[in-house]
Amino acid sequence: MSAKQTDQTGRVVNEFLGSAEIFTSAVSDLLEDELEALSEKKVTFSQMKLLKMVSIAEDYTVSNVAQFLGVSTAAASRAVDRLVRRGLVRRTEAAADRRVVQLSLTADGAELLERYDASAQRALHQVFGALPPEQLKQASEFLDRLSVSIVEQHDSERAVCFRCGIHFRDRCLLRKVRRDQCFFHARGRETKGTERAD
Amino acid sequence: MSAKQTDQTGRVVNEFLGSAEIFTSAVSDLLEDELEALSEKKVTFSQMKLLKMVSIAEDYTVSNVAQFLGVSTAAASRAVDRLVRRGLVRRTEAAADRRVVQLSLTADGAELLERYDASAQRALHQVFGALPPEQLKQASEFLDRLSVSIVEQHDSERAVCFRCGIHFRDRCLLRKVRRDQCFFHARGRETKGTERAD
DNA sequence: GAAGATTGATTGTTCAATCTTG
DNA sequence: CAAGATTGAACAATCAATCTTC
Repeated sequence: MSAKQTDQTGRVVNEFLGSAEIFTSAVSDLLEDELEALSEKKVTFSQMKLLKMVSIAEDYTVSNVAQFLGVSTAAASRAVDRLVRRGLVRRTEAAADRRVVQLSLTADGAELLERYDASAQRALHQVFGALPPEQLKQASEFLDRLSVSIVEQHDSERAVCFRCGIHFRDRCLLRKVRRDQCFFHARGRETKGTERAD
Repeated sequence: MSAKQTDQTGRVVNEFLGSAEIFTSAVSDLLEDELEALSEKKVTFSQMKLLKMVSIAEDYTVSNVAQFLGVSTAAASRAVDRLVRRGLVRRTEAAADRRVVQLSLTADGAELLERYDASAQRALHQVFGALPPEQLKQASEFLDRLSVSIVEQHDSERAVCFRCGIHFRDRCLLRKVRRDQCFFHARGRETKGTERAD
C-alpha cells in the first residue's frame, strides 16, 4: 500500500513472510489429511496435539494444556472433557494438591496417537526424506535466529511460550532468551529428546 | 514416540517444522500486538486480512473473501457483515450479476488499513531490516520449493489455494504447479506487485 | 436447476463468575 | 484470599437449508 511496502527491502521481507506462512499451512494441511485418513471418529488436529502433550509426562494438568495449546483454561477444560468422553484421555486427582487434575492417555488414546505418529512420520519422510539434513539444519537455525530476535526486540511484558515441546520440537527456543518463561524449563522437564545447551 | 521419530533424519525434519511453526507464530504475535496498539475498537487479525484483500480490487465478492481467508462462505458473509456494521466496508450490488455483492473499503476502512500497514511495516523493518536481502530471498526459495513439493506429492483432489495475495505476498506459488487452482490466476488478476514469471 | 449470499442449529471459543482446595 | 478447574453467556465457525437471481 504505502510507499514503504513497495520498497525493495520491504517487498523481500513480505515475500519471505508469505513463503513461511504458506509453507506452514501446507504442512498443516498435509498432516490434517493424514489425520482424516486415520479417521476413527472425527479427531481434530488440536486434539491430537493435546494427546501428544499428555503422552509426554504423567502429571500434566489442565492449565498445562492451556499453556501448550495457547488457549484459555476454559477451552482447555472443555477440550479435555471431549477427549475424556471419547475415552482417549483419563482424569486423575493429584494426590499432592487436590485442586489439580492430572491427565493421562487411555489405551485407546495411546494407540490412536501411535498410529497418527506413524502415518505423519511416513508422510513427512516422503516429502523431506530426500533433502540433505544439513540444509534443514541450516534453515532451522536461520528461522530460530529470527524468532529469537523477534522475541528480544518485541519483548512485550506478556509471558510468551513457544510451546516447543508440542508436536514437533524437543528443545525450547525460549530457553535461550527467557529461561523463566519457557514452560518446559519452568517445570525443569526435558521431553524425549536430548537437550543440547546453547 | 516410535522408533522412527527418534531416528536422525526424522528428528531433523521435526526440528525444522518446529522452527517454522514457531517463527510464523512469533510473527503473528508481533503483528497482532501492532494491531492492538492501533486499537480503535477491537479489530482482529483476520478482519484486517479482509480489509487488505478488499483494498486490492474493487470487485471482490463474499465468495472471494471466503476463498482467501480459507473459511466457509457463511463465515465470510458474517465477517463482512461485522465490518459493514463498523463502517469499514461497503456492500454494493454488482450491476452485471445481481446475485453477487461487491465489496469496497469506506474512508474509515482505508484509513485504518493504511495506519496498520504503516505500523506493521515499521515493526517488520525493525526485525528484518538489517538482514541481507539475498539471505531472505534464498530462504524464501527454499520454503517455496518445499511447499510446491508438498502440493505435488500430496496432490489431494481438493482444490488448494495458498491465498498468496493476502497479507504478505504478491505472487501465487500455485501458479507454478496448478494454474487453474490459484484464485488470483483464475481471475487473471495481478495484485499490486510485479509478477515475475518462473 | 445451479450459483451467490444469507440465516438457523450446532459446536467450540472467550471472558467472567463460581466452586473447591491450599 | 490465591490458584486450579469448571460452568454460563456471548460471540464466531461450520454444515445444511433457504432465498434470490442467472
